[in-house]
Amino acid sequence: MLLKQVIVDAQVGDQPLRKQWQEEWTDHLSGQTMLAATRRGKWIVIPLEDGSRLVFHMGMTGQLRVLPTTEPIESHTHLILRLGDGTNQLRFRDIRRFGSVTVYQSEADLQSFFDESELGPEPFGLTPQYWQPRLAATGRNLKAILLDQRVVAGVGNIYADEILFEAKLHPTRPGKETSRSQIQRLCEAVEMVLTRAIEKRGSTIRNYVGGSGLAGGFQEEFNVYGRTGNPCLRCQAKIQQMRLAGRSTHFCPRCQKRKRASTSDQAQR
DNA sequence: ATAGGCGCCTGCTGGC
DNA sequence: TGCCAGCAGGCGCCTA
Repeated sequence: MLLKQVIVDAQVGDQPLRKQWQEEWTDHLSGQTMLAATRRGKWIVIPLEDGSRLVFHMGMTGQLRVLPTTEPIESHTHLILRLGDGTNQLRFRDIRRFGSVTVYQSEADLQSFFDESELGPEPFGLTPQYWQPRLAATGRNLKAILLDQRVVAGVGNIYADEILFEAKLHPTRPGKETSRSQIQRLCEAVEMVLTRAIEKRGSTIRNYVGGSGLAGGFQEEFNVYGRTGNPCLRCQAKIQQMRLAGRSTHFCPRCQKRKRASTSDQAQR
């Protein structure tokens, strides 16, 4: 839908997002062709034909949608790009304004931004060899580690909880107390959960929709997130909730053991 | 250096 | 029935 589309012009809303819109971006975007839609961590990257990059972050409530020009403009719409097909617009809407829109002049500029924020690797194809030293080096708990975009890019609160359930690891377990077999499970769970979530087009809690307006479906497969007090689908124990790393954290007290691994099962130093 | 805590922002929910 | 505190969380910033 977006591929090879020309941006006719850009219309920007009044309310500020996380990153301030630069006036020159409005002119810059006019006439540019969007070459693709890619992703890096939680950032959506649209390369433009002159080498610049249009970059979105959805924050909590961001929606990036292609809609017919005739569709009424909803409240909290912050950017409208008229498209060259004459009938559609790319619209960015974000109720809570935790999201952002940025234009980088080149791929190198975008890379500099990622470098400065120390953005970690993509969550796919990581090996236990990647995880082991990073876990062994810190006493931080696994929940905080998974949420840290410097360690791995793209994991948010929902998926951190689901990953830890899948890996049968307690969210409060310190990174350095993670055994070799536990690291293996964590490694597999990250890839498993995120792959499945993408297949299901993400998670719709209240009203999230994807680019084509479809709701996600992964929320139907939640094992722990939002299931506080309900029976674990694996062992029937009551799912518990706690505050961790400043976020609500959901886990099964029976499937996700808190106790330290036996000495013989410790990660190698 | 590291980690914890807070504020931003809006809409929904539950308790009184 | 209406009101309002509490909660949801990605991330930048501040502090200890």
